[in-house]
Amino acid sequence: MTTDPFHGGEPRPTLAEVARAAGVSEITASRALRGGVHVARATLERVEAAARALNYVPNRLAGTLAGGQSRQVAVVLPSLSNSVFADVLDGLETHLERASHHPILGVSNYDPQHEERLVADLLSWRPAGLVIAPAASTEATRRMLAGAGVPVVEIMDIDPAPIDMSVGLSQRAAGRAMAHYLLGRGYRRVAYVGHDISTDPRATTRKQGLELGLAEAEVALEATVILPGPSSVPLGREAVARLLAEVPPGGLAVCFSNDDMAVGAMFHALGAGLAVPADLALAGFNGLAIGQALPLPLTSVASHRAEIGNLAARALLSRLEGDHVARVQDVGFRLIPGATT
Amino acid sequence: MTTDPFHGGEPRPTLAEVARAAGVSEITASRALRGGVHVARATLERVEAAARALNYVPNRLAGTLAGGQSRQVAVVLPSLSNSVFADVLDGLETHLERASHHPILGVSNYDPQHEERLVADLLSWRPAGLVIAPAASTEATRRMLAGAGVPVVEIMDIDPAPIDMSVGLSQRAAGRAMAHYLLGRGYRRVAYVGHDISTDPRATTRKQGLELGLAEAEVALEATVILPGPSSVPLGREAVARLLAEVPPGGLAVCFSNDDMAVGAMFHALGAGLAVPADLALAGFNGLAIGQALPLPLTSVASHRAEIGNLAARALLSRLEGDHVARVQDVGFRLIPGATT
DNA sequence: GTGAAAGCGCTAACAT
DNA sequence: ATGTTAGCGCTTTCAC
Repeated sequence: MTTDPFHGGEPRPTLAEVARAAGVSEITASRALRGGVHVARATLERVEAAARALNYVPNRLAGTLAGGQSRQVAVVLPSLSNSVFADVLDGLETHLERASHHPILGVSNYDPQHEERLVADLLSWRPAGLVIAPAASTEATRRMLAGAGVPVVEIMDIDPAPIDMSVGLSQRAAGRAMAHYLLGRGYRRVAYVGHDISTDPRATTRKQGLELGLAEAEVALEATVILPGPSSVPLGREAVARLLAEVPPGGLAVCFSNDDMAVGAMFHALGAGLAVPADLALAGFNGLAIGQALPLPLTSVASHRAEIGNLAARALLSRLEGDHVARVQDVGFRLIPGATT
Repeated sequence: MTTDPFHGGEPRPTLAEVARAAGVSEITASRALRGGVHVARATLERVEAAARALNYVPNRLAGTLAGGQSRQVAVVLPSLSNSVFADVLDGLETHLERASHHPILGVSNYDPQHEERLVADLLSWRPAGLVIAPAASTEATRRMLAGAGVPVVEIMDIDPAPIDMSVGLSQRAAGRAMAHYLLGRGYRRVAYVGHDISTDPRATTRKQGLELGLAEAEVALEATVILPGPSSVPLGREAVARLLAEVPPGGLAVCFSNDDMAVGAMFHALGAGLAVPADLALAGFNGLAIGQALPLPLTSVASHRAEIGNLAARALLSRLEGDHVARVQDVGFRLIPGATT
């Protein structure tokens, strides 16, 4: 009969107990433990010793409620299975942590209603700020964000007007750049293959940019295959097989919604004995490591994901310091001409 | 001269204002907004209307401090660039959210000191519980976890004795199973290729299991190549190139620290014209989608990552409900015999 | 440099 | 079914 590990044991010591142990008032203990300005050297050391002895862990709920800035930052992402957002989160977390801030996470799964609930929930923790890679946000969500009373950073796409600040790249320009690149390489037959982008605003914008760029040379997409479900390597593999059942290869360039999908297509080509790029040219998006490690490096667009995370965190923290921060920060993109086109 | 979006505007309405607007006392408003047990139907509706009209968002810091259970769960992961942990986090978040709980995230980068700071920081938010995929944790970290006063779930490996609960698989058994499989396929020449596992306790344990299993047939690793840095596709590609500079191919089976590394090796083989598995047999770990989408499906060990996240969340939540929960939950693993061995 | 008083916004406990 | 009182653990005044 063992004690429940989390029910047994002493209750956590409070600041009052630390203060008593150190023979000072609560407020002096408080000051000592937060940098110790306006505290005598000797007092500071006594308080620190007492805290250590008691294994004191401050209660930040109380601290924040009493007037401090929260050191939590709400982060709302549409997905984690897409490594792009894992990278962004990684960059965010790293940078926040350096300032002793921590992300509270919500994943919307590209569902606007879900996102709305999430934002409301996370805001109830009174975070110091909020970072969001929006799904197709509802009006209510936008209102909450606008009235949040804390800095809000929208990330990934800088095309829409920001509610407060935005950090990312022009998804439209990225799509257009890919069109120009393919046209420049002489391709006139272009198809699009994607996951279900109806709920993914950035993939949608990229596709529009692509079609825009093609239209400037009076080229239209020859075919479009869109499969339901989140993007993945297997999905790309399946989708390109479907495409090739519709249109013949040979000087055909296929743009994918992202690199995962394109890598799947590459695997299909290897398995089906199709020559890349002669029979089938492939272009992805994001510039993931895996695409670059293929025997034929994948043509793609590098999207500086970690930098977006870093910059978003920095923008947020700077604003909290009272500094002026640009409303829109464009991290740009870089077209990676690979061997698959 | 615009107003700072997060400084301007009214201060957020409090429960007291909602109560006043609805013409009831604070506590009645509180009860109404939390399910409305012991509240008259009419009262409930008035309070709800007032809250909506005022755009009321409850302050959970205050709520939790006053006596509620926190609905935050601390999550400490060693990495996010490894998709395994992104999957676990995804599973965790999904399940926590269904119970209106949210993860506060910390990433340790496999650094024990960093992990220690992280645990202390996260605990100061008085989370309802903590989930951790441990790095090589320090004694101090273990003490903090043991004395946290809330449920703690250690995930991924169930071999070490849990501080409180653990959910995962036996990494040692998984390594051993791979050894037996390769021996069963007739391989007698086996090499190991990994990222720097000195800080990755689970990869280390898997390698031990592998060597253990091989030793049972009196086979020893013929070579070991370990490259610094986190595991990745490009790193695997480079590492296997180094290996082949040391030992000749031909009936050689190579075990990788995980699938990313193995996929890199596959790409190397494709580029170098090596026949897989005749010249070079490849085995990974985790059973990632990408390995299974290769033209030759990768031999690997499926590790049920999302399930680990789900189960960890469920274990935590059940414990919070007061239910009895098994200290150790083994989700097992499944050897995937691919075409690369 | 230190302390006393007041209160952050909410909920448990005990009324009624 | 509703209200009153008392605090959660801390920090912000304002005093000395």
